[in-house]
Amino acid sequence: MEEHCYSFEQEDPTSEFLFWDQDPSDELQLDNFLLEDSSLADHLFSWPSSACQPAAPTSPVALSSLLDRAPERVPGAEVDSSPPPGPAAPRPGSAHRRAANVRERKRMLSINSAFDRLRCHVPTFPYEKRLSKIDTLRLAIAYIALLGEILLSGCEPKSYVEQCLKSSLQSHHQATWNTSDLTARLSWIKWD
DNA sequence: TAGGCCATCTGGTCCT
DNA sequence: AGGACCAGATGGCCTA
Repeated sequence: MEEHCYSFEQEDPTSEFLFWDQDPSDELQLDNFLLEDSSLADHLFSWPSSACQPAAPTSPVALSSLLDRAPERVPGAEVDSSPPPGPAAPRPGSAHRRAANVRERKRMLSINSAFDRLRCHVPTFPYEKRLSKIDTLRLAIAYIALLGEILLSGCEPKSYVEQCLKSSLQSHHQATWNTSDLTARLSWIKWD
């Protein structure tokens, strides 16, 4: 978990960090965000920072080159010429093994693309570098907990978060969502 | 240079 | 039987 040190002089006037500064109708959108498919969510709470940039090659050409590339042996990986144990175990380098490797790469690519989509829906610092997978999951868990609390409270999101941040500073209040990761990012949001 | 993060390969297990 | 899923091992890249 990397530390983030940001100067408070460093202000970003763009609207992307005014994340509660929305139309009154956005309460409905908040519901939709929690309930609907991500196709709608894509348009609501996106965080177009560097943390949201896909890192893996996403173009069809790059993708296909990844999937079509010749199988490479991992240097240092076990090289065993003895027959594999059990009748079902394919030999390393066999057609079955190569096909399984391609499927595995495809599977990992789909997981990574899901992470990329998730990164677009969690709050991040301005110019924050791409979140790691584990950070993305932790932040998403905390963020979902916060959104749930807001829904249950019935309060206006902006004032609710402000109040929570204030009380957490004063009384070390520990809500489910109140991780240092999320509160630090929420503190960065300009409300005016 | 050490540590974190990641992609990839691999073999085992589970599921259809 | 074949594919999906999972975890371990390994090496590369990047950053403090």
